[in-house]
Amino acid sequence: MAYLERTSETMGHGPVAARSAREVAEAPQARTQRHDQHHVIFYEGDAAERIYELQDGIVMLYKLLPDGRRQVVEILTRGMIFGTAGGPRYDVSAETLTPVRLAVHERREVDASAVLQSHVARCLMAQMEGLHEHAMLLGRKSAMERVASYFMRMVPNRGGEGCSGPASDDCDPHNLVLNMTRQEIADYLGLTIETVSRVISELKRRGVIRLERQDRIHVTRVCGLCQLTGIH
Amino acid sequence: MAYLERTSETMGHGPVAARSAREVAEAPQARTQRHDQHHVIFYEGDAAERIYELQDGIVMLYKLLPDGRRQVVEILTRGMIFGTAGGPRYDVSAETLTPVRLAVHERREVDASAVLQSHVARCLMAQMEGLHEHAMLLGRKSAMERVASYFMRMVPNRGGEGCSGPASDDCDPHNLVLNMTRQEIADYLGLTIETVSRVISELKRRGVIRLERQDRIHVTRVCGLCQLTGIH
DNA sequence: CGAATAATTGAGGCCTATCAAACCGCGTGG
DNA sequence: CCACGCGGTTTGATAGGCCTCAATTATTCG
Repeated sequence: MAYLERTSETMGHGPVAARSAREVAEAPQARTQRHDQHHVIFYEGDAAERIYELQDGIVMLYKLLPDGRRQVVEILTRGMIFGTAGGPRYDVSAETLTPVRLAVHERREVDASAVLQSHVARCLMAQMEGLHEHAMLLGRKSAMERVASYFMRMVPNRGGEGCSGPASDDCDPHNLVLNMTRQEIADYLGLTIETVSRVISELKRRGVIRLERQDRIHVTRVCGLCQLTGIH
Repeated sequence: MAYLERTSETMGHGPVAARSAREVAEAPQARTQRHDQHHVIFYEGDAAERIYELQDGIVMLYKLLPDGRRQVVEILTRGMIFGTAGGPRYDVSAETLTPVRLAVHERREVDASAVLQSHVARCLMAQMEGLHEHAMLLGRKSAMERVASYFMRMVPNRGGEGCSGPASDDCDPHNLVLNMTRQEIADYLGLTIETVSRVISELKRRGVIRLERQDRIHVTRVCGLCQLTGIH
């Protein structure tokens, strides 16, 4: 595949100067990259030479089957890490959903730095929980539960323990911006575009949400939505 | 996130060269545990005080919904790590599928050791690829493709690049031991017990596999099975 | 303002879940 | 030794949820 050429180097400063292990360990210097919306950072199958930390914006990771089926496996937000690989090649493609700012580390730089590896370990431990949660969603939840869970993900202080309970049905309403098309949402939730659309319409009909715009949702009844996620 | 503060503590020991998994597993601090089959190592919600490395045997990680729906999110084999947590509590339950031998590390021990964190980082990077693959399976594959993928997982040197291709339909046959009940398989693949059973029967009917026993499968046509995974 | 793209809605069918019954392997005990 | 019971598995009949295909409507952008 000729993917490598396409990997755009917006900050093309050329090869990083060699440094001693000591310098790297004490002051790992990350390059910074910026990208527009809908930019592919790397493709599945590319040589895994860099690890990225998302400083700002949203990135999605996805996999494709030969017949075109797509699964979005992770939605990344500020502070999360991607581009990690067990082998020599990326197992997913990475694409921006918004303009982003990235910290970029060469793979060998990470391999040589205990600080970076420690940071990577902590991030991955946290992100792995998200993947577990998502497996539950994909394997065991209904379409309604998936969409409700997806929306609740974006409500701050969601459900956890501090959930005031199902008593008052309209705890403070909340606005959210999706930053994803229906197709991307569908590919994330393991559904079709039509099913996502139908579920959203049903939520409107029930008075749980209101659409300000196609990608801007006003949650009128947060608790009502939370009840639909399947976790209660 | 309070991860960063903790990172600094790890530097007390200075930069450390990468070591083999074997060395790390045998680090002086590591206790060893043994458990029988069907033993729960920890439950979802327990305080996350230890990190485990599987030295021998098979462990499954699963999550439950309040109504009893279960999703097995990971099947772990020798060398893999579990018990990592982003927060103070485990997000999954861990149960043995066979007798196991474990290396056990106290959480604070890992937080204080650059060597351990480096090892954890490497393992998690590899394991994350498995989770991505599984998300694709759960979100986008048919029941037949799921079961075929599940079986192929256990065939050594499976599919990768060295797949001899669809030409010869009976490349060397192979035996596999499931170590899982139909219920566990179903919960892993996001299906019901009945669907798993029906698919297995269909594979028998097509002459792709033969059942030596309920949990011992002889794959008569490896390539034929591989064709059914959806990755070709 | 109108074309192109994205989203919604509708009709129908398929795949998998559900409910139910039969089957099997296996250990127990009469 | 074999009937018995039990858990797990298989098979069958049916239903339902989501997908597919198609048409309509909404939104975006030149």
